[in-house]
Amino acid sequence: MGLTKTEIFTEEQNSLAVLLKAMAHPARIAILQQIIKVNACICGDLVDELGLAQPTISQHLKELKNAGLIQGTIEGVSVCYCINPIVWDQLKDQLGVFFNSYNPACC
Amino acid sequence: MGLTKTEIFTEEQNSLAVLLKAMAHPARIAILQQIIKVNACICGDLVDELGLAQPTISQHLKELKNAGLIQGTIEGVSVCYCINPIVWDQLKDQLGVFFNSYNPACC
DNA sequence: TTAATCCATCGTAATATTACAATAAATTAA
DNA sequence: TTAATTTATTGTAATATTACGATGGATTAA
Repeated sequence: MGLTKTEIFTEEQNSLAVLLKAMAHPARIAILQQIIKVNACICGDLVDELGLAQPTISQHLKELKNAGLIQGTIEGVSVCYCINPIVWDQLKDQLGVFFNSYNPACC
Repeated sequence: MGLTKTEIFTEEQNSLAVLLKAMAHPARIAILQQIIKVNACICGDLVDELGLAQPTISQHLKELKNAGLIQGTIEGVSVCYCINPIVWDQLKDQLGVFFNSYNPACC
């Protein structure tokens, strides 16, 4: 096995899981924080900032990009990675609804 | 490799990643939603509700419990799983801060 | 006690993830 | 053109995840 049974879950559950999974790694959290901090970021800076090899950073950036959380635009020799505001706000709202749907009562 | 370099990240980045990872699966999202919906839940109900085998549900419940998101109390023959309000609110606040730290400006 | 019920654990196969060296591709500088 | 710079891709080893059959442990019912 080792294969998530996507077909038995709702579209919403699957897409939320994809976005959360993209964020669920300390390196990718650090990357997002850094992009937010400098408000436009370049891969080389991340390699210096974090303690990971360049191919590893590039791979993490690719995963964040595939999930739609960030977008990259070529800027001469380097690439400028930024937050995708649409996806970011959608996820923020979706998580807000999710976390607020819990009303402590039992246990 | 295949081993996350935990030591190069902050405590906050690592713990947030652990909680997000616990949530980052459609089955576990569905489990949390179901627990919230019925406001106190039992594993057997989940096996009927979701389309996964009992050991698989049990394994997912264990991961949610290990992350601290839920807690289980024995209730006769069955086990009552509930949201852990402390961890839930902590994560909600942490995510709130994270998502609100982004101020759309560039790109 | 015996049977039934509920959940956890073990073992395992299939697949995914993480990290990095080596290398390629693309752009700019000389 | 050649060299330098920056990022992407490929290949690969180590480890983690997902799912489930089989089985075990604990509690309740007969």
